[in-house]
Amino acid sequence: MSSGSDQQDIKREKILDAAYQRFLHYGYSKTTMNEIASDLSLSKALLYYYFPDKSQLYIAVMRKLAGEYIDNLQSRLNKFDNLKEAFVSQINIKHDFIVKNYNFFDFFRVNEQNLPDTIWEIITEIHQTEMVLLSAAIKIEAEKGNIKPVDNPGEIVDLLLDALHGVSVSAVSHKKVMFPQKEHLDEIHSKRLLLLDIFIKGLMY
Amino acid sequence: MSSGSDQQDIKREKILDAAYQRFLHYGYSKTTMNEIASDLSLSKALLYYYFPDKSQLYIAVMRKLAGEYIDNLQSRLNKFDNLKEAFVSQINIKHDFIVKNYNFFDFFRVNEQNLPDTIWEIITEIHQTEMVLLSAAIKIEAEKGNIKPVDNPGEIVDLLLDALHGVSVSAVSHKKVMFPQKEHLDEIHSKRLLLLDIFIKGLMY
DNA sequence: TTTTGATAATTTTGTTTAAATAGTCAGTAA
DNA sequence: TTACTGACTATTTAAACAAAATTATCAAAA
Repeated sequence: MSSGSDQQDIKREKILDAAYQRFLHYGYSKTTMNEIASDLSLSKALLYYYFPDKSQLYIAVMRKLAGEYIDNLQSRLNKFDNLKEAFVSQINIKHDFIVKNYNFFDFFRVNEQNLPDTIWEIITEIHQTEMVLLSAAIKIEAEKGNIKPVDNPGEIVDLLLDALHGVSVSAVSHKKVMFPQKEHLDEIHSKRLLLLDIFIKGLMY
Repeated sequence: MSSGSDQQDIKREKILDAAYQRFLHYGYSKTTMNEIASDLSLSKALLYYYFPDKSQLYIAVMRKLAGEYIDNLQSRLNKFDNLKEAFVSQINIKHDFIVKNYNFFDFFRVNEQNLPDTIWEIITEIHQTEMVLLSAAIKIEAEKGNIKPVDNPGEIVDLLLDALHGVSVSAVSHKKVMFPQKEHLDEIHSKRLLLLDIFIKGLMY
């Protein structure tokens, strides 16, 4: 898979870590390549030896975080006791992910309009993983007869994920945004759990 | 209430109509006060005799539209056969409202970040009307025993409205936005009806 | 192969100017 | 006194440019 040497991979990781810390604390645009380099006592030029440009570096960090998130989700949704528990796990894992990395995502707020395609691919990958895992959960529960039969589990999951996501975009509160404000995250989280509760009941007999 | 003469009110209305047409076809920033004035064969200065400034004129039109929307909603939700029908009405009326006035709202897209407080007040008024009417509907249905007892109808309506609104902000599709794109409105509309269907079932025995 | 200092290229920020548009006002007409 | 206007001023927008900050490259050294 990876074509470089072990040494190279180790250094690459170190750069990713340093970049992550900077991006997390100061955001994308307030982080300079020089700062990342000097955090590691390296020359800036070396960063360009390992990564083609700044945005690719950011994306590489993003990809790593997404991978961890996905692993997390898969191991947790590998088995579950009931449908609600499965969805609750998804909601919680995502909540923690957002809370932990909140400032890292300032890149999203800044570039709101046109995120690079690569970022969208990562978002899509996450979304598809969620779709696959949760659709499977619905299918299993439907087969067990724990909920009503479902024609198209994917459609239901898609709808629910949209609805859950929508809870963070309250139409009324001042200062809109694609991305929720940090202070609201916990409120959003509990609203989601309530929505899930009603939604799941709607799927049951 | 209104302090001007009838004549004044009539002219005011004419200005509002002309402004509405311009804003609807060309959007806020591509409409000049001169254009509105000459549509009516009046001097621009007269517009300032009736309205303090351009944004107040826009807001006055907005207020009028909101008033019509609210009247619409109230007369429709005055009585209903069952809970689902009530919510379907709300969804449909809002859908039509958005479709009809789509371009008028370009002001919202442009000023995305900081809409004037007055606009937020109008949005809030609409939201509160929806809350009151739909909460009442839930209360009535709960008392009739058609759905499970509900502690706090307002909370449920708020949640559902958020979720419905969220359907228009698909997290995955490229090109985010606070405001949905015109081509997606019908797809959003049917997703909402599906979400409503499941949600209502979740409220039933 | 990995690393760097020096340098080039690009982006961002700030400044100036001109044009377009918003907004004011003294005065006229009904 | 109320409704209205032409001529004026003030403000906003946009384009063009320069300076500063930052990204990105590259020839050469370790």
